[in-house]
Amino acid sequence: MDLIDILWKQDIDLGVGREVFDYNQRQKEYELEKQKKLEKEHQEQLLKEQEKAYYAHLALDEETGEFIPVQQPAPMEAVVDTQTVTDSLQGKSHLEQELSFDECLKMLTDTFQYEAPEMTFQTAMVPNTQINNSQGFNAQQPPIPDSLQSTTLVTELVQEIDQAWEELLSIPELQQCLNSHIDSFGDLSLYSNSDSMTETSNDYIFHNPLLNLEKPAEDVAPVFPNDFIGSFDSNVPTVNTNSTINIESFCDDLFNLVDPKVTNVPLTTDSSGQSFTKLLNEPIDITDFSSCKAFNVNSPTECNDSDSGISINTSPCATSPGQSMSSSIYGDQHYGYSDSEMEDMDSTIETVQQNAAEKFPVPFADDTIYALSPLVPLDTCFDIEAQNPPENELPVKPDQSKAPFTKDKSISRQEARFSRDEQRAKALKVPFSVDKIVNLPVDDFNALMSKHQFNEAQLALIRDIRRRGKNKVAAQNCRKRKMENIVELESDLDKLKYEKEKLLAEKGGI
DNA sequence: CCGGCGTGTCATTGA
DNA sequence: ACTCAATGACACGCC
Repeated sequence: MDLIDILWKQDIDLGVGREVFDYNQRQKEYELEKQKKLEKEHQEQLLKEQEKAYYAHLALDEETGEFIPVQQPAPMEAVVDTQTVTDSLQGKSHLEQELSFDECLKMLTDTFQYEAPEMTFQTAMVPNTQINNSQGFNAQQPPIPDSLQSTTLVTELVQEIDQAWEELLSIPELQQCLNSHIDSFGDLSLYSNSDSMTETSNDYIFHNPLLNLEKPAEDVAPVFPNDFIGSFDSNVPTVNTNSTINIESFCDDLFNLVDPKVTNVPLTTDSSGQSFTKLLNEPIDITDFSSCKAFNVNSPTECNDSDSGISINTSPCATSPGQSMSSSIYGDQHYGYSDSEMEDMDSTIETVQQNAAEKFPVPFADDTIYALSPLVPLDTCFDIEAQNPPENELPVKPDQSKAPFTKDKSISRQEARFSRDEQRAKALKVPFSVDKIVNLPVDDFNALMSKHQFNEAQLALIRDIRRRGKNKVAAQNCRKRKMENIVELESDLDKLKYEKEKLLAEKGGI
């Protein structure tokens, strides 16, 4: 303090008022702050209790997704035998008696407004009623008495959950969202300021809109089916990937979401319940959704191309999520490939594409996957594309009613073929189009080749593309000629038959 | 499930 | 020796 005094007397600006250096004053401020904090916590706890009380009285309407008051709590109380539940509910029932519905609602609204600034998502878009529902998901459920456990109830619950998932996943828009999300996984920098290379599968869970839907966690705003489509796009860039998910609470919340009556339903002891809980407790990767029909795209077996010399490993679409898009699976790592290896890779891609088209008929119609797939670098500019922007690069609107595979098959196949070679060319950054490679006269082609410096893989690829392209045309011409020959021969045959008959007639006439 | 058909590709051959 | 077109044979997917 002496030193402070000396400095102060010398009129040295210490940047703060002198009272800052007063220990007693600081002590007072600290205690004040502490007291405020305690009050705040107390208030929060009180509000949480009130929420619990409120939602203990509500049941989720599975059709509308709304919470409705439970009709007859009395018989359940008769079933509940121990004090474990009643004790925990006593405070609630006390509150329930004191608070009207409107009061509860108002309180919840206040609660939400209080917590709103902490929300990561754009919660302002979410109607209050839904937000109130979300608070119910956060509410901690009281312990579940063993006496309430019922095998049939759990089985039904699991079935209902499965059905709900299937219904959710069957929504085309949602699928598109999810899939674009999956594809966008290649560039996590869009969503996260954290080091995307170190993203774990658990972190990725947070990118999954469905899981966000299921888990309106503490620092993540709730996203609901109603406003999911609209909110997701705008919300994605603000997802906080630094957050982590507690899988345990995720399971509980999932149950709660599906059926708030879970307070009366056993969770674990039944075998099916166990398996479901176990399933949910396991680390969830996005590829796990391949087990769902609608998510069966880019499954590991399909993407895992062991012959291609590419290490796709277990997370096919996340081959190298943090790496730049310019380093595709065909890219720099693939130098020294053999053509047959490329073929294997092609079949893999084709399989994935077809699968995607099947599973995501609307958003992935035809070749759209090429534009969306993280496997394909999009930064390569093609001459042919510059001249004629290909259809497959155009975004397909989700509400397009056009059914997939309505194209002429031959055209579709031809496009697929060129797309494959284009994929290869793109992957190896060949600076001109397949069309040019194939159709240019030898001199022009050689001149073009001499203009650029290619590595061995690029040269081999260009040679192969040219050979295949030319041979393809040659085969087409050959078959055409073959058919023409057949037609000609048949025509000759008819002529000769006619002449034979004519000669026979002349002979007979003579 | 089988067979026909269309298509792409490879290997071979001859110019 | 090399390139290229033609063609037989095969594989694959679709119907």
